[in-house]
Order: sequence, then structure tokens, then C-alpha cells
Amino acid sequence: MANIDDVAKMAGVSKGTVSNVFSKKRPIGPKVTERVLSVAKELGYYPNHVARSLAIKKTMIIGLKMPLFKKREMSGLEVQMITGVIKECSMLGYRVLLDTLPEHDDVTQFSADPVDGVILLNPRENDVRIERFRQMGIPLVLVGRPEPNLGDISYVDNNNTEMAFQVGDYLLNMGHQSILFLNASSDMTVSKDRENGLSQAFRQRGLELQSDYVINYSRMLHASASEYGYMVVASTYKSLKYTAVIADTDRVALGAMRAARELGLEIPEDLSIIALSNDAALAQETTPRLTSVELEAEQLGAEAAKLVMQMINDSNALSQKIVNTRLIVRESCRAYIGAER
Amino acid sequence: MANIDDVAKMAGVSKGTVSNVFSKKRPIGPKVTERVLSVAKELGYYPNHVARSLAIKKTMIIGLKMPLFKKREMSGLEVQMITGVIKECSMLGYRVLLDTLPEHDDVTQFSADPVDGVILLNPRENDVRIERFRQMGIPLVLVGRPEPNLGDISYVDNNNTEMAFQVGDYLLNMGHQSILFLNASSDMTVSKDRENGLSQAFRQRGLELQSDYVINYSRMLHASASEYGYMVVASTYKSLKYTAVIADTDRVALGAMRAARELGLEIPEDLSIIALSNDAALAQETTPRLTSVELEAEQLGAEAAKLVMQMINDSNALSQKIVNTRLIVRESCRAYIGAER
DNA sequence: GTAGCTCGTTAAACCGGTTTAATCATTGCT
DNA sequence: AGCAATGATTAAACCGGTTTAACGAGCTAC
Repeated sequence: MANIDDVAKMAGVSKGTVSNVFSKKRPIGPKVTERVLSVAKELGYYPNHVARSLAIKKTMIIGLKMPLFKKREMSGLEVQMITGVIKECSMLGYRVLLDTLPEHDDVTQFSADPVDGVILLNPRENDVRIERFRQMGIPLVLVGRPEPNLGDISYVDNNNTEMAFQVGDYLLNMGHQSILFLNASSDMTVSKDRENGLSQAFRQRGLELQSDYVINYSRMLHASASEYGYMVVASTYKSLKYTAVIADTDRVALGAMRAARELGLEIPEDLSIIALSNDAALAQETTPRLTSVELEAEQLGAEAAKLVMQMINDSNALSQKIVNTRLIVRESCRAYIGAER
Repeated sequence: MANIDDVAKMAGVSKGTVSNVFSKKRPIGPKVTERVLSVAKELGYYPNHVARSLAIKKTMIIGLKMPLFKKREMSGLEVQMITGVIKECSMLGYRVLLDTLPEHDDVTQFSADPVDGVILLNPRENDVRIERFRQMGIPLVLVGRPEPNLGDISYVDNNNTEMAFQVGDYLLNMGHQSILFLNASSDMTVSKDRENGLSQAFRQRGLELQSDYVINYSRMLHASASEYGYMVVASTYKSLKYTAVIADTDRVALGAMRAARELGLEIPEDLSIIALSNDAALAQETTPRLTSVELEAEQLGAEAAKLVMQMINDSNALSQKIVNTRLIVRESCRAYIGAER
């Protein structure tokens, strides 16, 4: 492919002039501009993005680091989050580099990514990558609360604790006391926050959230989210006799509902179900329609993108953003009336 | 951040030596290697990816171009496809650059992307981008058949025509003659191929596929895939009186099922439904479980990725790959018995 | 007519790596 | 000891752009 020198030579001008015709940083006379452009077209010249990035020290690319396991699909939450990131970035001319490469322990194999900023999804506890990005001077925003919280890290998160408290409150208010919580995987900070919130709701009423009633999703045990919901409800209902189920996602809720149907339980008459949802379209289509909590995952992604782009322009910008969830009451929960039926 | 010259100077060696310590292209003595590495660590040096890309003329990045509209989410099909691309790329050390930027008409604003190859999702008719990538010498693979098919373009696609034929055959075999086809958007080549295939199945039996029974999804008319299914079935059932529905996706099928329930129809007794599906987990959870066609979208993405990486290494590799679909019979279709009930 | 401006253009340095060709230090062989 | 062969290291050119500082031409001002 033709490069800037070819164009300059053929148009009888210097490299710098060609550069300015394309970048418009300095004005170039109309005759010269026209000549350069026509030569460029003839030669099929397009500026080389990599060379330009090297010179201006900007790539206009945001890195999105997320785990992606061999046997697992992206969850609805992740998809919505990514969608938010992409939409927000593309509005300001940024592109998104998806990176799911496993961490390489061989430092010599590791090179600084060609990105202006990074969004890191679901950081682990004491995540070493955080320090690495700081060292490289690359703006970093986490999606999900860091653990431990060093205080000088930008992140966005849901109000998980409060949300779980409200959900618990909602169900306890309706007279449910025996509630199954199909929680997220235990290595995620969200799962701890949510368990805490629910636990508080119980304590506020002088009750105790019993640990048998809190199950954690495990990639080992459960093939998929819906299988998780199905298997746990199918295998525990007889012994635990709960009257309500809080499901981590709508997929989990779907599995739980199928198990309930097979047990001959009516929803919501015999069993209330609420999903910490992420897919409004799906919740609308079940019978009964699913009461759920809107996590605003797309907004979560959008806020993360906004934040990282802000940090790119103002290198000591730093902030945390909590995206509030919304309880959406549909038809799958009902007051617990007692031991009749 | 420290650069290679800083490291070279402090370690008392030349740039080239530092470069070789990191890239391992030429052997460097153990004492020197050790000294360079420790200096690099002290200085917090990581090789600059952009500079390296410029020098070696490779970025190890695959571009994934897809449309993403303001008000629309990614469909399950797209998500699975992307997942396939990512997994395949990351196995060979490539990263994926998601690009949803609108096409810029101002040529001076357009620059060659920092990618070694491109996967282009859902090309339009006579897509100008195809010629542009050829001009820039960037390997290109389409997902979805190009229109017109110039013959020298690599692409992957489902066997859409054949698949629709088989689905039609399956339903006609069971005695259905009046079949509603909730097809994809009319500007997609898949929708034409599928309509053709279904039409052939009818003709093979001396029947004609009537155009009233083929509906196309429209972003204007329908808020979401499930709304599409719901609205069309709710508004046409009384007049069209079909006994089977072919839904473009499982979401569409979900909406159609809800409409059927509200019309008092039993599935599959009164109405058979089959989804040209993309979400196996979802189809399992409905009652009745949804008979559907597995599109292998993840494999579609993986094949596209394989192909483009092959073209990067062998610039005149070129091929087309058809990924076969699989009809998965579950519970939502039943033979049409006649006008009883 | 010359000093002072602005405007357009250019040559050269720079961004941070890789690679080639040459140099230097060892070792092996006769 | 003499010479070839081998291996490690380096200086310099290169990848394809941007940017700085300098410069020449064309104006106005006095």
C-alpha cells in the first residue's frame, strides 16, 4: 500500500504538507489540498493508523478486559454492559478492544496494550492488574467494587447491598419468612454485598438469614444458569420448604420456575419468585410475568466508558459511580397467607 | 513511562539487545539477559505495543465490524457469533477490535484500522467496504453471504435455504398447510434465502407459499423481537388461521407463544411453533420445550476467525464455509389432525 | 525601500520499537 | 600458532506518520 512519502513525492510537496491535508491541523492552500487529495485517491492511500498512533501517542482505543471461559457464554449482564461501553465509546470516536487473553505470567511476553484507557470487568480480590495499569500510566476503571478498596481507584457498581436489602424487605413485608437465595458465584464481590443486604433486611425484623437458604452458583456444579435454578429448587424444596425464591438472574429464575411447575407448585400462589434480572424482554414473556430488579447494566457500561474517557483527558480525574437498581413489580410475587392450601 | 532507550542506557547495552531480550528473536547471553530484565523491572518498562506493531507491520488484532443501532441490543445470534470469534482469536494470541462506528463519508477522516484482518458482519448489498479493504490489502471475511457474490470473497454462512426447506418439509409432512413465517428483516440476505427454501418445500408438494403468510421483522414497527412475535400472532391469527408458526428467533417464538396463550390456544395441540433459534438454554425452559433449529452461531464466528487468520498468513487463501444447522425436535410441534377441536 | 506581519510550506527531528550488516570475542581445528 | 567458524553485541537504517523551527513569499505600514 502507498504511504505518505509516495503521495508527497508524486504531488510534489513535502510529507508534512500531506500530513496536514489529512489531519487538518494546519491550513493548507486549496490548490495544494486538491492536488494532494487526488494523488492520494489515485494511489489508494489511507493514513496508517499505527504510525499515527505512535506519533501522537493516542490510539483512540479503549481496552475492555473480561474473563471468558472455554465452556461459558457471555451472560446477559455482560452483554448489556459491553453494549453500553461500545455505544458510549463510539459516540466520542473511540473503538473497543475486547481482551479475554489469559494473564501471562511470563513478563517478557507481556506488552503494553495499544489502548488509551482500560475498563476491567469483575476484578478479583487483590487484582495484580490494577497495580500494573497504574505503573504503565494507563487510566483504569473497574466495573464492580474493588476488594480491598484502596480509595484511589475509579469504579462503577450497582448499589448491591441496598438493593438486596430492599428485595428482602419487599418479601418479608409480604409475610415470607423462609426465603431461598440463589446467589451469584461466591468469588464475586456482588454476591457478598447482596448476601449482606438481605441479611440486614432479616435482622431489621429480628430474624436471621440462615446459611442453608443461601446457595452460590458454581461453575463446577452447574452447567448453565437455568440448570442452576432448576437443580437447586428441584433438590431442596422438599427439605427447605421456602415460600419465596430470589434468583440471581432471570435465567436462574426460568430454571427455578420449571422446577416449581414439575413439583406441582403454582407461581405465585405457592411460591413467589423474584429475579435480580438483566433482561427485561425475557421477564415480560413468562407466565406469570416475572417480578425483577432492573440492574441497568447498559448504563453501568456507559458510565464506565464515560469515566475512562474523562480520565484520559484529565489524568487526575477519579471517581466512583453507583448506578441504582429499580424493583419492577410484575406478577410472580404474592403475599404469603399462611399454611393453607 | 520508561522506553527501550532508557533501559538500554541504564543496563549499558544497545537498544537492539534489549529488543532481543524481550522478543527472543536472537539469543542473548544469560548475564546480559538477567541485567536487562532487572533494569526493566526497576524502571517499570513494558515494550510499547504500537511501536512494535509499526516495526513488524502486524498488530495481532482482528477487526470485527458490526452494525449497532442506538435503540437496539445485540441479538443472541450476534452475541454467540462474537463469542466464537473471540475464543478462536484468543487461542492464537489475537485480540478483537469491535467497531460499530458509522461509516464516515469524509474520506480524509478515514484511516486504515490498526488490524491485521477484518470480519464483517451482515454485509449490505454492494457493500463499498468490501472494495476498500481489498484496496488496502487487508484480509476480509464476511459473515453472511455477499450480494452480489463476486466469487473472490471469503465468507461463512449457514445453509439457510436448505434449512428453511427442511423446516418446511418437517411441518408439511405433519399435515400443516397453513404456516405463518415470522421472517427476519427483509434487508438481510438470510431472510431471502430462508423464504426461498420454505417456498421450495411448498412447491415440492404442489403447494404455494402465500405472501400474506410471510412477515418481515421491521425495526420501525416492532420494539423488540418478542414484541414482534406477540403482535403479529395476536393481530393475524383470526384472519389467517394458520396451524403452525416458524419464528425467526427464540425471542420471537416466546412472544408468539404468549399471544397464543392469550388467544386460548394450546401449544402444540392447537398451534405448532418452531424457532430458528439461537439460544439453546432458553428453548429448554419454556413449557412446552421449544422445537428449534440450532444455528451454531458460535461456530460461525469461530470459522470466520479461523479463515481470516489463515488469510493473514497466506495472503491468497480464499474460501467459503457453510455451517450446517441442526433441527432439534422438542415438544412444540405436533401433527395437524384436521379441523376437529 | 525596508521593517514587521501573516500565511503556506518545508526539512529535519521525533515517536519507540525491529532488523540488517558489521564488529568483536570465543572457541575449535589442524 | 594460525585461521576458520561460531556466537553475542552493536550502530545505523527503517517502519509511517506528526511536529517544531525555519524560511520564503506576499502584504501592509511608515
